[in-house]
Amino acid sequence: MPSARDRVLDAYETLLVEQGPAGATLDAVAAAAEVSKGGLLYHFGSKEALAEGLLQRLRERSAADVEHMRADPGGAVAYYLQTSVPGAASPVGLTRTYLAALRIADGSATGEATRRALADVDAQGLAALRTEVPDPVLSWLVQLVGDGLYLRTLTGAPLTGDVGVDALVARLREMLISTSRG
Amino acid sequence: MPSARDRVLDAYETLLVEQGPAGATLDAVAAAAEVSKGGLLYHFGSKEALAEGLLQRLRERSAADVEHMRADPGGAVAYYLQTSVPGAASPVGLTRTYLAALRIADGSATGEATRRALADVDAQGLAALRTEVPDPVLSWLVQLVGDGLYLRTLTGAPLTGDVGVDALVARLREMLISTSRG
DNA sequence: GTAGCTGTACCGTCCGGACGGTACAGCCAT
DNA sequence: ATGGCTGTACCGTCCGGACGGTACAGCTAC
Repeated sequence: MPSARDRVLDAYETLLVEQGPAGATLDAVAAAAEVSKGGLLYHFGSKEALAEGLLQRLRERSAADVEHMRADPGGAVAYYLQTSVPGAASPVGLTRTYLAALRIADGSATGEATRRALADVDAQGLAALRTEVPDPVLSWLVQLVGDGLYLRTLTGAPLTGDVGVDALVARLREMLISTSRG
Repeated sequence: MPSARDRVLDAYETLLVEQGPAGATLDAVAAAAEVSKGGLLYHFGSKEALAEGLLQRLRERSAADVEHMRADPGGAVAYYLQTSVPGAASPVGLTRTYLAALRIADGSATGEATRRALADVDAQGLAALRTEVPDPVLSWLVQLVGDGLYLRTLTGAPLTGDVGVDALVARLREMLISTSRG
């Protein structure tokens, strides 16, 4: 059993992803984490502090994910795209945390901080991609494709058509090779 | 001055995009539309009916947008990507409505209907792209890039780096040509 | 005279947050 | 070794406020 604090963050993420901000009330989070409301507020003194805890986890996992990208034997591109596809979670759980944070990236004060944190994650990811794909246009393109896969996860829609991510990765790899040759 | 009904939907969209679902209260929507709360409830009998009105507008604008894609002299790909970039609204206002709908695509009952409507829009857009890009992998890739741009708009982040959408469209066009030749 | 609103007053519910209280583990001086 | 103190972890309850929604009495342009 993970610590209560981690269980609270897990439950917060789950509720944000599955029900949106409206469903992620303190009561609901506490119930899902099998913690009393008082216990939740012991760890996170307010809803804003809870969101800040999520952002902290996001930053930690982003740093860990970048390490995985650089170290992956299949390359950063394949790692990035494959961990962006719905259902396939990244080894450090970044995908889930990222999607949860997206749900609270609204116009509020915490939303502002959230958007900044998400922008940092994006920038770090792009930088990691550029070590494999130096061309700025191509690396950006790869990242946008991954982001598009994220968006599909956000809407909960299954992948369009019958084309898999593997085919996408393969095609992109061809492009990268032909570009580096040209 | 547009009709009160349209102004209400405009205000609803604006509040959803700029402040998220939490900011789009009936009171706030009525105030932003310069309509009394009673007047809002005259047109939309409940918050759910208001959301349904947004989805209806989404479907109408999606159909109109597909027409623009097919008719655009620059091609469907360029039209799709350029109307996906933050700031550049599509001529029929689909981008704004799409982003607003994304904000209410949560786990609720209306969220379910919203996700279905968004999936329909995506499917129609992909079908339109395929008239210009028959290759299923490539057309999907183009759509994912556009979706990635959408996501950037959602987080409110400026475009990463100093590479413009024009460069992206140009590069994609090269890929499409080289593929059709090969 | 009626469709299309405005404006106000109000209700029930739910949520965030504050608060007081409980259980218990560890530690340390005597 | 034990009594007392401290900090950690958590529980249960209550309150103020906001939100969705209802009801209704007007006004006014066509």
